Formats: sequence, C-alpha cells, structure tokens
Amino acid sequence: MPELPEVETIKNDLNKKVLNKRIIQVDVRQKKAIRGSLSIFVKTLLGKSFQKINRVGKLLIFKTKESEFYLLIHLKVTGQLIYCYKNGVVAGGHDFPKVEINKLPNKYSHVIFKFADLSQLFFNDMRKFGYLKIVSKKDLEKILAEYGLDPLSSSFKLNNFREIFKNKKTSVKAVLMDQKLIAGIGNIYADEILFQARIKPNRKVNTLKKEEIKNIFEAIKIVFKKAIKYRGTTFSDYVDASGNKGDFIRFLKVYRREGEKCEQCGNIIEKIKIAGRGTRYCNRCQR
DNA sequence: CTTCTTGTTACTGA
DNA sequence: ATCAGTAACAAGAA
Repeated sequence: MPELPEVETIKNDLNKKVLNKRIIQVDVRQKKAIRGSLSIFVKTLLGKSFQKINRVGKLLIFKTKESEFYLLIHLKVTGQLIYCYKNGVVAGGHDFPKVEINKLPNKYSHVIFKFADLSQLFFNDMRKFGYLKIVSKKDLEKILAEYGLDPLSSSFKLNNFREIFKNKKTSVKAVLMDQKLIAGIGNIYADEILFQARIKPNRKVNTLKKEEIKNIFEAIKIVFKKAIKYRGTTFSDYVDASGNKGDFIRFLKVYRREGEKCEQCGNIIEKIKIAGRGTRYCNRCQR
C-alpha cells in the first residue's frame, strides 16, 4: 500500500528518469484505469512531455511541459509505476503475486507510456483501484484544497498541527488517517507513528495533552524520514520506479506484528479494529 | 466455501 | 455538524 514514503520514493525516482522525454505512445489496456474521457486523456499526453512531478499526500501530480494540464495518478492499494528502458526488463524486479515483473508488460499493466528514446513507463494495478486522470490547473487547485497538511511541506509546523486536533472527539488514529486533515498517512504508518509517539491508537484526541500532540508531530517526522531513507515498505505489491522493493519492513515495530513480542518491552502486540481498520499496538508501551 | 485485506468515497443512522 | 459504521470497488491470501 503506497503511503507518503512510497509515493515520495516513486516521485523522486521518476523525476530523475522521465522528465522532458516526448511521449510517442499512450497504450491504455484497461479503460477503467482512466478517470474521465479516454480520448481526452490520450490527446492531452500524446506528443507532450513531463516537466516536473510533484506529490501531495498519496497523489502524484505530473505537470505537462507543453500545456496547462496535469496528469494525476493515485496508486491506491496495489498500483505501481515502473520505468524501464526499451525491452521491458526490470533489473531488480520481484514476484508481483504470482506474476514476474522482471518482464513487462504483465497482465496487470493497464497503461503504458512509450517515450521517444523507446523507454517505457508502466502503470500496473492488480486490484484496479488506482487511477490516472487529466485535470486543468483550476481542477487541480480544487482537488488540492481538499487535502490536509502534508508532512513534508513547509507548512508542517507544530502550531498548524495542533489546530488539526482542536474541537475533535474522534480517535487519534482516525485523525491521522483522515486525508483532509493530514495528507499521506495510511494504515501502516498510522500504527508505526503512534507506537513511536507512545500513544494508544484509540485515544480520543480531546484527551491528548499538549506534550502528547507534540510527540505525535515529532513521530511523524521521524518515521517518515526513516521510511523514505529505506525507500518504503514492501509486503507484496509495492515497488519503486525501478521495480525494487522497499526496505522499511525491517523497522516496523507493530504493523503486521500482532501476536509477536514488542521489541521494547516484550509484551505481546495486540490487534484491534479502529475506524474500520486493523490496528496494531503495544498495550504497555503506548498510553 | 467464507472471511479478511487495502484507500477512498458514499451513504446511513445516531 | 460530527462521528461511527458499513458497503462498494477487485482480486488474492488464508
């Protein structure tokens, strides 16, 4: 599940690889992957190139060089963006459920861009929740206005962060995962951040002390910085823009570790359900 | 066979 | 208004 660290890794990779290359073919094999008109999608991108790729929360924003339009890509649960030269062979690829991604396209390759140098960008998505979409500058502004604070943006400051918790009564995990409040945290990192901050995920935010909110704020920065350093978390589907797995799974303290011993105190990691999501935490380390 | 998983949106009922 | 809960989406794992 690509969350902020994974999407950030892909964005950084692609910014080094695909900019300023003319798109000579847009091959849409699965119409469902495209939101809005397919013909407008193809027409807007064919013959153009990407100027710069940005990210807000889990959303990728490709600025086209020759027009005022943007390509938005959301990977949702199992989306991948893999770039490779000419023959569709990915150097570090791994099995993507039972399908080799060393050779692309595979049966989950729903959209394929071919560039003038014959390199290709593959959008693969097993679950088909992800999408690509063309938007105008105005549309983009409207969409971005719906997103909350991005932890890597310059406005991610403690004062702004405290505002998010004001007049709320829901659980702290629900707040962390609400993209309209904070952009980029999903189920893996919500659990990891709350372990790092030593806060129980079911704590109601109106019971959080000033110091505890600060701890969560710092935990987001610490966990995301390290997760980006190790290029994200791979359980099954996530890979970077070269098809390589992320390494952060080695550092997970609670996510998918229910039944195992807490590294810090030896207590058994518990699993409960909060805001409809499986939630792991240490009942002794987190308060 | 059933149940669970995931991000997001949409809806319902409290 | 706010929030919790659930269904839907797809496909695979357990």
